[in-house]
Amino acid sequence: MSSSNPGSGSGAGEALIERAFALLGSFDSEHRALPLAGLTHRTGMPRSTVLRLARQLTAVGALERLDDGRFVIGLRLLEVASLAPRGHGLRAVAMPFMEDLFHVTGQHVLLAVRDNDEALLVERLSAHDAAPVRFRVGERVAMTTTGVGLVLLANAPVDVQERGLRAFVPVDTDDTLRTADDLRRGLAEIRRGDYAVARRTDPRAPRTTVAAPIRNGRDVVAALSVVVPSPEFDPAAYVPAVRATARAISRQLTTTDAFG
Amino acid sequence: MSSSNPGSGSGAGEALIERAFALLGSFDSEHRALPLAGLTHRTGMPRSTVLRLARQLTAVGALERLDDGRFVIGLRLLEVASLAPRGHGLRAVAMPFMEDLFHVTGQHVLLAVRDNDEALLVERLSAHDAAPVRFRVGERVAMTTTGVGLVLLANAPVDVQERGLRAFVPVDTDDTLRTADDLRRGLAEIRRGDYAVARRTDPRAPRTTVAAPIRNGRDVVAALSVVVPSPEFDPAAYVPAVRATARAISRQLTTTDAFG
DNA sequence: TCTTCCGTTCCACTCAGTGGCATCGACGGT
DNA sequence: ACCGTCGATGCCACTGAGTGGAACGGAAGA
Repeated sequence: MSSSNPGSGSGAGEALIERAFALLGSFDSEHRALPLAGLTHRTGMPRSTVLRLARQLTAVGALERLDDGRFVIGLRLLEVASLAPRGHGLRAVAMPFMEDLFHVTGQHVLLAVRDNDEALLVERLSAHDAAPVRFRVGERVAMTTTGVGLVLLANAPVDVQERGLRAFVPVDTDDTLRTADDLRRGLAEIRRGDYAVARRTDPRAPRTTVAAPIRNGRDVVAALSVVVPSPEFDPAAYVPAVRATARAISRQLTTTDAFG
Repeated sequence: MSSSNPGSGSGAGEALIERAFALLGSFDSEHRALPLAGLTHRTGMPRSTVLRLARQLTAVGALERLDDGRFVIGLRLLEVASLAPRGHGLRAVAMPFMEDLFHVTGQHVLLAVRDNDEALLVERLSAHDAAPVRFRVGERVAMTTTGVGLVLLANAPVDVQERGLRAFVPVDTDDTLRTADDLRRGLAEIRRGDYAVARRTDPRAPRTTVAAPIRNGRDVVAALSVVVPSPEFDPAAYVPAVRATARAISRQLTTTDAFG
């Protein structure tokens, strides 16, 4: 079946679980509340199917329904998701230390983990008067364009690194990483120094990120970073603080063990 | 649970979605990683069914599998859950203000919303040296035994309040709320003053909570609180700070509108 | 008023999901 | 080393849970 349809081919159904998560996945940060028609359009599934599915999801609390009939992601998912060891488990351990770092630097503090070939932002602390950051908690970000991403990529299995190098596309707001070879050298440098510095020369919001790895035993399980607007102090001044905090979290993590 | 299926005709299963969430729900804070057998036992479903379901959930990222074969909640759920307006949507707006309150008071800061007849903890800020708190982010807490719960209950629809009053069981670490009538008066008092103070005389960790409602327009959508160890200063000293912060969040919330 | 779009209900078909059974493998006790 | 136990996985005939096309009612808009 050629997928002339947006979404999935017609046919009699993918696995239900897959469909359910496709439905949940049709929400995004610009569409936190969707009417039935929106869900139908975004999933490419028949109306009746979407309605039935959405109702079942509502019944278990994965979705909630607003007064105007639109659907939104429900609290049940928050409840379940809070048990993810690599998500809130990690977060619970890291938060107090991130607080400290945030307090001392007054800059954005980010915590991210690797999920396959992408990084996923687990936590972000921001002052309301701080420079805006693009990234939302729960959002996926490319590994080659962020400080945390670079740290995670540098410490990822070789196959992930190779895919990352192969898929690398230079960003025009980054004048240090132009080629895949630059990236390769950069990753080696990050492994050697155990931290990363990424500069963005975006004229609207130039900023520099200092990132360091967080370990559970030997494995790098997350990355911590501070994002500072570039016309600020020398970013190098933040390196010790970020590294020290990352190591503190690592120690705590190794002793407590986030997994049951 | 009970051996095999209860005789009621449904030999072949509840709705699949229901089962999937029952499976996800069998994780809890003491069991963040479960082997197949654990899932089988906790759900009461047949082995093969659990395995198939768990695999499908793993395929979509709702679960992840550790090297030792155990299952854990996956990052995909965190990603989806972060779009819940009443969860991370609210959180995103409230966080900077909570940060401020946290820095000023140095005490636990809690953010909770009501979900039917319970309160659900959406965010918690804690210093590492602060007194331990029982409540985890994502956890459900009774409405009559916490500061945030009382605020939410006081501003809930009448039917919720009535169920709360009817189901009320006094806690022996609370010497101010002994009867349902105490509770009724307490709720009225909370509505009048627009804040709540709850004292716990637990000998091991006596503490006092100051809580205030957060509004989106007219509706109370959440509650904010500060938890202080009781041998501290007069809790009344925290009331203005908590109320002011709650109002600041309310204003921000009303102007930005957490829903898309 | 007429048209259009949306949410909803209904129903006969059928394939995805079911679960009992057999097999394989990993420990652990004697 | 041997055996016993338990947990994980593969297999497969059965069946009812899920499917989606069609039709209905109602609200918004022209």
